[in-house]
Amino acid sequence: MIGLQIKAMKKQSPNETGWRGSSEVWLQAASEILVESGVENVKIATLAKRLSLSRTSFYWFFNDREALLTALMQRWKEKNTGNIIRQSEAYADSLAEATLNIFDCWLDNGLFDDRFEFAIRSWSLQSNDILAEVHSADQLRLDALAAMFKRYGFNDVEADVHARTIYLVQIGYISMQTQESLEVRMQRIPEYVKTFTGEYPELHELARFHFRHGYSGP
Amino acid sequence: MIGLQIKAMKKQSPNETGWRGSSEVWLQAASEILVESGVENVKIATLAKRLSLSRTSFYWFFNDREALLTALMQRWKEKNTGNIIRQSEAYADSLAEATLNIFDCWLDNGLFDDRFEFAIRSWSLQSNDILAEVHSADQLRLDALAAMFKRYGFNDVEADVHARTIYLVQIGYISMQTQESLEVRMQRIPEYVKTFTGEYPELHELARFHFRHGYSGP
DNA sequence: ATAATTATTGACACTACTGTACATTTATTT
DNA sequence: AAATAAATGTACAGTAGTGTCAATAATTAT
Repeated sequence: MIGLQIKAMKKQSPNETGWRGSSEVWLQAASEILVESGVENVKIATLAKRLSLSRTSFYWFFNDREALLTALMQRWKEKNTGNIIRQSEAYADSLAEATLNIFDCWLDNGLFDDRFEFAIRSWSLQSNDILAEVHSADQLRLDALAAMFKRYGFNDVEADVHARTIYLVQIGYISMQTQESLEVRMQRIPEYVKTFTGEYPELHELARFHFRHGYSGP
Repeated sequence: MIGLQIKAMKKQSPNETGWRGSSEVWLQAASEILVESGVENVKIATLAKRLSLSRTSFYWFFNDREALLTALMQRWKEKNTGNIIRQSEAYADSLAEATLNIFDCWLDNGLFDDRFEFAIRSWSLQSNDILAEVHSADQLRLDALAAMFKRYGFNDVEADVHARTIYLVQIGYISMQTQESLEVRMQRIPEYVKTFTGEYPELHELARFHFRHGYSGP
């Protein structure tokens, strides 16, 4: 009985140990605040309050606030850019399907975290180090997308502009911080595919896309 | 001789008076800092230093920091949204030309200040009031653009998606904070027009566009 | 030239953070 | 159950910002 309880507690906390704090816990809280209200609100006092931990306890896990922010940046790099590139290289029978593979990122928070993305980009206004990271990520992503269009016969300028269009529309969306239902977003998908590639997706391609995202609309 | 000097001083300062400070001067400095490094760096001490004025002198013109930020917000509203709407309603012989009219905003800082735009959007992560203003501006702009596409025979969904594409690509650009030469940007223009509207611009339309922006390339 | 108005200033009090030192408590290992 | 390692908390010092006030100076009006 006691054993069971201990196991349950273990599962609740992200720690494997019985300690309440850990660098992961602080990092997670920091990440939440970052996304909700920007870096300047990632304050150790606020995190401590949220975690019901002592403020100074933070310093056992991180040297200082700066170290926490660095870890946060690292987290973003690992997640968002990698998946766009992977999706741009995924198997596809047509350009429309390849485009839908990219769209997966925008609909699946596990592949691409748009609020995190926005928070990082806002941060980049204040810090040249962050700005450099953002620029480097943009370049990697745009290159991967342009390569995709080239595989479907686009020339350099066409591939560049189409890569930019598909990417920037999404970055723009993120910057708008809109919250729209899956249905509303799904209704625009075919038209976006047409605009970005020149061709509408096939019905079966669309059906596969809907299925992946648990959408059962028209 | 003395009279001349006084006149010269008058011209230098945005004030008509002989005083060094004024609400405009503080607002201008605030606007510069906002654009360079974000709201959280709009600090009265920093502005004072930049203006070579005492920090406390600020309080003669504004009740508090909050009042300054409100004025800053007001400034943005007046500038950026108005001009997009105006450009969307400008005379055009074709959809391609209408699109180029919109592009004027992205190339002419007098019509649309992209760094200001980015700073405001970053700010909106920290403040729900600002977010509401941004959302309202986005809506107005998107509506104006959709209306433009409808005038050229697009149906509702098509106009909506095309309005979003043309607008969001630009918002995305702003979010990338890239600094590219006029030449590099001009080279992509025809391809963008094609992507956004389905048709390349006529040579004379492009020539007119180049002329407006002082570009004398190929 | 002088009074009235408008602007500018330094000294002060206050608040909200960051980070350090050290004692204490809690978990893990032996 | 003792020893050790990990984590926490209290108290303190420092810094950077906001905003108030009364004194003073510069400008403008009479």
